[in-house]
Amino acid sequence: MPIQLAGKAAERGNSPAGDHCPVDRAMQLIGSRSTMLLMREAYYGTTRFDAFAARVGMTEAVTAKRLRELVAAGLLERRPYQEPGQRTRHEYALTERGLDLMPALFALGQWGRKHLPHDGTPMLTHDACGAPVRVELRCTEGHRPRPEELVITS
Amino acid sequence: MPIQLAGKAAERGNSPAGDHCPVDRAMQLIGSRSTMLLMREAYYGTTRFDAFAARVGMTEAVTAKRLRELVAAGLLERRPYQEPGQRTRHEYALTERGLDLMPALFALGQWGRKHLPHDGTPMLTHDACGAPVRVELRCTEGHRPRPEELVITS
DNA sequence: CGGCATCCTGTATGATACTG
DNA sequence: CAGTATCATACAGGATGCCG
Repeated sequence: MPIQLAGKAAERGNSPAGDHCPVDRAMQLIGSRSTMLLMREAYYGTTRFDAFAARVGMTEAVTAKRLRELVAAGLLERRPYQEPGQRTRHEYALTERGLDLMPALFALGQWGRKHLPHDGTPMLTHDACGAPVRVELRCTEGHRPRPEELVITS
Repeated sequence: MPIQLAGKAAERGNSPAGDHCPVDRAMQLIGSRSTMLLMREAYYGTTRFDAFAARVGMTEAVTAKRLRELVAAGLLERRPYQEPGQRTRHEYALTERGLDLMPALFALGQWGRKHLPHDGTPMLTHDACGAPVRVELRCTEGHRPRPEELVITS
């Protein structure tokens, strides 16, 4: 049974042909599968090139290209570091901009966990209270609006 | 300045090479730009083929293909309907599964709005109280964990 | 209006081999 | 370990034209 949002949306004007909405821009920049998986790994705590490539299961070529893009886009930062007695290495660390993407990625995972077949996969937990963490729509007054209560405003 | 999540993540085992995490599956199914934009339109209230194609600015061929995929994946439902005196038409209506994806798409838009250049774009509002709606991470106890308070558990 | 078929280009990704 | 280079395949998406 299909569901309708509050219908005020339909009254808005057309999107311009060349679509410049934030969703579109974001998808063009970071919307590839490999990019998303690399970000997932970054949230998991991965920082080194080899670990990214191995965990995501991508070739080094793709890994290198996407990591370069993510650094260029400011979601990751490439920093040299040196362990005592070792040669200089580089790590890829999350920036604030990269961290801000976490809800989007996590929301996607939340959807997949609910609607697609999957193996047992890790959950996010709030360490302070031990409760599971989810992504949700919430208005600044703290309410959780039902779909029918949402309106799109210009 | 880079940011680290709680480090317990790094202790987990490798992801299998063929990655079956929900994020990956979701990206493979609905991760294309055109798919996301079509879903955005569905949330805006668009239901007819022509409106989808025009608003997203895609060719009919791509629109048809993606809509077919979205129906097959259960995010949209294709239903015949008839206006008085008109021939039978079809509309594409959101299913619950499709509606569940809204936080993910909205979170992506929220990120884009904050971190990418964009024109003035519509906002989501909670009709009951008039307050703007955002996507956020929240634990089931109602807290909003800071990034350092998040741990990944198996 | 609501599509489908065909051709074409660009990108995403894998496989493999090589370098500092 | 951290990549680069090259080749090959698959899919995304635009352009165009046809159909009921």
